[in-house]
Amino acid sequence: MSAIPRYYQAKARLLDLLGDLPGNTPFPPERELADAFGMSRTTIRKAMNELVLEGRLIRGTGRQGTIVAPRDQVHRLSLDALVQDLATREQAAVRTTGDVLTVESVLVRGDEPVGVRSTSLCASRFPGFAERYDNTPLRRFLANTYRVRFGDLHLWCTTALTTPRLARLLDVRPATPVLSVSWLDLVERSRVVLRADRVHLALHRLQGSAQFHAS
Amino acid sequence: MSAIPRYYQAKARLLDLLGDLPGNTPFPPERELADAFGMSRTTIRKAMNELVLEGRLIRGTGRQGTIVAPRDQVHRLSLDALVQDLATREQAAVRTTGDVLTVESVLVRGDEPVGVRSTSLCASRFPGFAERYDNTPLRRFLANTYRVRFGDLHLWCTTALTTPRLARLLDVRPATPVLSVSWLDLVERSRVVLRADRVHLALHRLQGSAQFHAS
DNA sequence: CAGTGGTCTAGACCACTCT
DNA sequence: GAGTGGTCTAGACCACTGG
Repeated sequence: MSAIPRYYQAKARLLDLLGDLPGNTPFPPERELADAFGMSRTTIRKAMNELVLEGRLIRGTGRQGTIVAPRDQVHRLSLDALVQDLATREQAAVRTTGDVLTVESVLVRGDEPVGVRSTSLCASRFPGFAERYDNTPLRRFLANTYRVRFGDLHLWCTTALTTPRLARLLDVRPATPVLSVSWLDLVERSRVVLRADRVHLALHRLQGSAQFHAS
Repeated sequence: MSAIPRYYQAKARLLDLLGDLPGNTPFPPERELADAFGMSRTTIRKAMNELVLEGRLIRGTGRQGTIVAPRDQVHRLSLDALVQDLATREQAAVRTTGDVLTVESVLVRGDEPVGVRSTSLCASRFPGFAERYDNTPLRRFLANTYRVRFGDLHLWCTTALTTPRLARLLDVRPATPVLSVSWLDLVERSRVVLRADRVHLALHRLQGSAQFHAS
């Protein structure tokens, strides 16, 4: 079908309807929109789903219904803060399987989860970690407590879809696209999954010079 | 519904079925799977859609059907290459609206489009750009031809969904999640949209020191 | 209880591509 | 022509939430 799909026309109309509505405004129910647009609810939902993924709409359950997402919710999170673990976070979960020690913590902003950091370490290299770890920034803790040197850091960045488990932690629906930042050095293998509708990853560079190294 | 949705069960079975199938293997048609799993085609499609978004399956049109996506297709693209415009690219499209000059080029890898770079400039600052531009790396061209200094570079990174237009350029379906890298300096405002199933954004850093600056 | 979003079905038509 | 994926419909049931 090379013509414009109806769901995309619906999306355009919904965007128009969204206009400059202030955040948290109730949005018309799906059935009502389907009726008004003369389309099936399925088609309307397909259009609305994209708006939800784009962070324009927020769906609630039951009588809560759908509301307009507040704008300017997006926060710039620096890469350094991410790696150095400076972001606010909740209690970390530590578990060991074989010789792999996994530390998982939920990055929060206000009262909302915005990301999940998962770090894997060599368990035998860090005896008594689970008991000793005090929830302070992980890299600093490791450096101070175990005298490690991290070595070169390989960093990369991509997108992924949330697994049901991650979706629960991040309070989003399964298969929501997220920003995935991973790094690897001599000591740790880490991955941070970020809600792109809440945080952007900020990289700051001076004067166009080669401060980033080509890989 | 706190139980596991059927489409998610289907996805698990499809993942199992995918197993270690080599790339480009034909995948069973949707109707056949629906029949085999005792589910409707809609449900199967929902499961398959996620696998497509995750880059595990590739859909063709007509008799081509669905095939298993080849693995290790992902290429590491350095941020420097992106900004300095070192990546292979096709002919750039230049257009002017008002005082805004927009340069758009498709990043290719092999014969596949992997990204779209769109740069906005102040048109009056670059007289005769459209005629003079020779498709060489943009920043170098501007520096050499117009003697500009770019100043500090503000960079950030997030995810987005492809518009129908971008989807056409990237040869993906509309609303596919992509990696979006933007930067801003005294001269240009640029945005690169990358197919995350083809390229990852590589950031290389030495020795865990503060080479990235917190914003 | 009424209304919401989430899921699921069975069927339909279309554009496209291979044989 | 046969079979594929892409879209769309009309209807159904469920879990959940608010008045």
